Amino acid sequence: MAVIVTTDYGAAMSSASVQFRTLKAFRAEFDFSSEAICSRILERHRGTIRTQKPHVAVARLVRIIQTTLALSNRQGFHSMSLRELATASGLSMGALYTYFDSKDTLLMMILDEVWSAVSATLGNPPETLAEDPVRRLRWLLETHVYLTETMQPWFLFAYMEAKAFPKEGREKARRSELATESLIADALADGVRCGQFSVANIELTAALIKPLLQDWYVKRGKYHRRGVSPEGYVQTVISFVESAILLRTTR
Amino acid sequence: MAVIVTTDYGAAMSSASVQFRTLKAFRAEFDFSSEAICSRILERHRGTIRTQKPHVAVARLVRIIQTTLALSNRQGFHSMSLRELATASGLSMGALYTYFDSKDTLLMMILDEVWSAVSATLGNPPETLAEDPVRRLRWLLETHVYLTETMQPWFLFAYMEAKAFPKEGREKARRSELATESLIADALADGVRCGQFSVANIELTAALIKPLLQDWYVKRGKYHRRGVSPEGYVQTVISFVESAILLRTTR
DNA sequence: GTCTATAATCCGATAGAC
DNA sequence: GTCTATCGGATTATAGAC
Repeated sequence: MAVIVTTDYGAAMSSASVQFRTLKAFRAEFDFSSEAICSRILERHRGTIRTQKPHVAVARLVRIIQTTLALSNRQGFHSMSLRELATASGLSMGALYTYFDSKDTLLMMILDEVWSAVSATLGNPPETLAEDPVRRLRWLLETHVYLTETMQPWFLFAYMEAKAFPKEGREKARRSELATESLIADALADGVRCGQFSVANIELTAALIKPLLQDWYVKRGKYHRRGVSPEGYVQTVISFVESAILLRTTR
Repeated sequence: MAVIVTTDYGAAMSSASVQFRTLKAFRAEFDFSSEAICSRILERHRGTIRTQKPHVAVARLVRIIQTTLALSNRQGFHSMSLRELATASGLSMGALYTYFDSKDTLLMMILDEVWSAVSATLGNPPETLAEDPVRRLRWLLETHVYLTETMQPWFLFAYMEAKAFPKEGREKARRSELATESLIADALADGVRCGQFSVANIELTAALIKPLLQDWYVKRGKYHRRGVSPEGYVQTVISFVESAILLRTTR
């Protein structure tokens, strides 16, 4: 007798599916608004930023960096001139230089916040998930999507400019990327140990899951145009991945 | 009684797996050597290339374009100066301008060949696969991997510089990308019609398969470092995808 | 056909007025 | 603190010698 086993991962997108955390819940837990990030930048670079009043400095930083991300993500950071940045952000060339001492410093200001955000979120999974690889993997995937949704221009910037980093930055980028893959690989390995996953090559599988997460912020327009919500994407990816690795039993 | 169904897609990487086409077979069918591509470039740009002897022109083009790809993929096309290109390729600034009339023309020379290669290969699936969606999907995935393996620097270049295209180029890039996704979506739709696939959202699934294919040439070092061969990657991706969408029966 | 030398422009960064 | 004006250097592209 033949037992039909459908792999209808799309079903996870229906209302009958498992309930995941929402983007709203993520944002209630973490504040990654431009203002919050830019005040962290101000703290980190108090030495080089010459403006004294914090609220003025933060407001200017928000304008400068939002404009930088917008222009760079359209044409590349290197081909964005500081003249363009000045006029588009409504400041003068001279004013820009009270917030950074070189174009490379502006680059690193942005990148440092991206890596810091990754380790602040993905690096701290709830302890309650330590013994539950399936839910920990789900938590990793959803947290990654929600984080990159909230800071989309920042992550796209880091992804596209990665190759042009001034050497020390390139090394940091590689380590950050490998750290994320390791977190995924650890969850996979734990799942195999618990008898919940069936994965032949753990490293390679983790390496394949990564581009699924990156596509959300790299090709964001593609999904936005098709009306895919962050929550919908999370469920699609989780179902796609689980259908490939979950050890299933039929009744 | 419980019937265990493992989704051991990694098994496809063992010697007992289905036999796919090899990279060698692909290269026997299509000639995408630098020389072959550059003679097509010469034909296409006879108007602007001032060198008369074809074999001299092709040899120079190969040097110019290979150097352009190497430098651009490390630091970005825009930040590669024509002086750098001249010294690295062993030509003078003036000599470069006998092969293109502006830096943007050099950009478009490369991009046109990438898109032309995509439609010449993926656009012509064997007729024998018209009625076999499963094998047609496999053919699409493996052909994509083998093509991008053969022209890796070209595809990486097109991927990274896509955002900076001089407007008309950006539109072509979008159309080429959508065309590839449509080919995948068509195979998925046919498979659903034949009762071989179970896919809830065909467009979204095709959109998710794309980054799996792109990762092969975008993050090539990652896989090379881990000793993954093109054939191994093909089998991994095919198994990963099929385990997610195949309607399976157990004995 | 290829080279050297140079034109015209634009870049990042700074000095000094206010 | 911000602006205007400007510096030295690098860029794309071209002209003219060979």
